[in-house]
Amino acid sequence: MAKDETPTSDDARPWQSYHTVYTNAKAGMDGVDKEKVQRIVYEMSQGSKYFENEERKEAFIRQKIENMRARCAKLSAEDISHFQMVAEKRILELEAARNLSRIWIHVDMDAFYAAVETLSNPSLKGKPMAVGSMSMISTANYEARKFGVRAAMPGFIARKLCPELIFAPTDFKKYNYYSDLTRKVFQKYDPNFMAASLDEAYLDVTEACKEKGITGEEIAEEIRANIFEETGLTCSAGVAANRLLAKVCSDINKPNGQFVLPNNRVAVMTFISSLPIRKIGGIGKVTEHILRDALGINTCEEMLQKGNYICALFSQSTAEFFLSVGLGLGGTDTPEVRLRKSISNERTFSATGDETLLYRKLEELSEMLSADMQKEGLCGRTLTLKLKTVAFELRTRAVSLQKHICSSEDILKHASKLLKAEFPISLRLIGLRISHLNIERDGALLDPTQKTLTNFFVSGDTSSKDVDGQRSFGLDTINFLMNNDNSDSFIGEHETHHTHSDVDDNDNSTLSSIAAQMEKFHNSSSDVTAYKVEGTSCPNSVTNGANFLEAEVGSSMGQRELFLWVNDYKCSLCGIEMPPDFVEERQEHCDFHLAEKLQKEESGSGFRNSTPKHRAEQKDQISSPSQRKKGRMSSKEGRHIPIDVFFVKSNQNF
DNA sequence: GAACGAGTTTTTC
DNA sequence: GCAGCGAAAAACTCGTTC
Repeated sequence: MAKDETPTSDDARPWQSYHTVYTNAKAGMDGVDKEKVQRIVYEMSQGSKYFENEERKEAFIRQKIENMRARCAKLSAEDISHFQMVAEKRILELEAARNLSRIWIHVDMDAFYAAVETLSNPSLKGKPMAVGSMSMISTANYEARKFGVRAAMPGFIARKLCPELIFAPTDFKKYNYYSDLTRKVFQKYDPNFMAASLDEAYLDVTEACKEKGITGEEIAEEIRANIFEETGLTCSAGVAANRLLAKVCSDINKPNGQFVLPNNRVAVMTFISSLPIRKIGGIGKVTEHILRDALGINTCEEMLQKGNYICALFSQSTAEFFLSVGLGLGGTDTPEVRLRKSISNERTFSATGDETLLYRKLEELSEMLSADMQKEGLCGRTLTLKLKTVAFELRTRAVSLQKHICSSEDILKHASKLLKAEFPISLRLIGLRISHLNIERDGALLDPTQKTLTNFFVSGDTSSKDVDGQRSFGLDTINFLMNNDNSDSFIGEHETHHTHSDVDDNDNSTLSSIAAQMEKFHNSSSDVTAYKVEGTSCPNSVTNGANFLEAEVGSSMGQRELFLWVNDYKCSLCGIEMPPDFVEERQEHCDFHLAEKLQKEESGSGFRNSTPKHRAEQKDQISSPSQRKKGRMSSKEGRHIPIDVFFVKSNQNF
């Protein structure tokens, strides 16, 4: 169809209603003929199974939107007035918490993968190129973006848009190398910088500015110059009072540029007022669609104007996020170390229903996942099988195990069971994910048989041993001991039960120190015996508890009950009597008290496993329920705002 | 009501 | 010449159990 024709409906230009992500404004795509891109994407997709599935998803979202509109229409004047008050109150509270004292920089490498490829192959310079394959593109350089080619676009569509497009295969070894170089630069300006991905990072340069006596703008220039010097690559930067704004700012003068948003309220509000909501990290295609079509919200400012409807329709946490966006608020703290929650892999292949072939795929994935886990020293307890059918429908099937696993044999064994239950099925993708991870901070592999507290309650199994086949003290044990400041008691070896939260803040030196103190205590004599389970030697022997107070491990010092076998016979905590030769029973009994204690701790103080620094941070975060929520959100820079919450109420109507 | 498991959805590059 | 749309992580829901 000629460009100057003026059709009157979607029937004439059906691609207009096909919502792809490819027309979303991205750096370097300002001059792109979006309609042309949309038409080509539509034409190449139309009639495919993928397309049909996209239409199904789209229809579902439209249904949700209709539902929300209906609910809006049903709101009485009283309701609207009520929610207006709720919104105003919340806005005032958020406003009161505004922090303009920090200077954050978001650094984003320009077309990173493509730039690295060009660096190693200068003949690519000036030519449209993309990193990826015919099925999917990871990133495209700026020459390619002029044609509408962009990340997450299938290669065959990209080639249609730009027949001259050169493809380079992904090479993560190279990208990691250059990423490390950039991180060394970041480190100089903020030792606690937050890496968002290989090519992005957030830096709190407040202190660096003070030390150097220069502005955020000057620091950003310095960082960018340093990165170029170290890598030969350009990057862009955004400077603002919080991470959310800094991220938006870094995109403004891309590539090889920067934008500074002054740390004052007027500047922030002016900046945010006309900003399209899609520019905000965490607001994606679906959220944009819903806010626009259900509430007529297109800009951040409108989040505030429609605050009453936002409060009426969305869950509290989502409403709060949207109102924060309207105020230009974002994370200003340096979040505590975030440990990963899951690890996964998935592979797409030519659709098949051949069971032997599918099992083989599963075997490959199990081996890959196991290798990845062992590289990072992870074990997990929940295995999730992800399947994508020939019709692009997604299914997940999960199983939670009694033990943590990491071997490919274990993964395959359980994954096979899950897959078997789905046969007959024709698939184009299989994925495996392990969650409920058991993480040790120094990266060493934990004993895969060590169990979580939950497992303990479920199974009562006490058979775990360390890699040397010896029983060992886990960090839960240490925490337990920390919490029992009992200089007179003697505590022997016992079963270990780990939960990842229990190990959060124990570093090597701390643990060594604790172990040394335990050793000392172990060597001191006592007339009572506790936790006598097996007579194997252990490097983490128990030491005098008095010194534990000095250790940098979180503990609730208020609780100092004694746990021991009085006269080697009677439990000091509950009075139950158990002869010394009831080894297994005593083990289970000890574990019960340990678990009970840990559970109390878990539900009680949040400071249990924190270093003093983290305790202080956590204290700030938990000062109110709303702040708790905010803290959690800020730790991710609001990057991920699941849409589920939109439907908290509306779901009930389906 | 808290905790947990299973499943789904969203976002990002 | 033809067909053809990824991978990883997290957050949140609902339902169940205790």
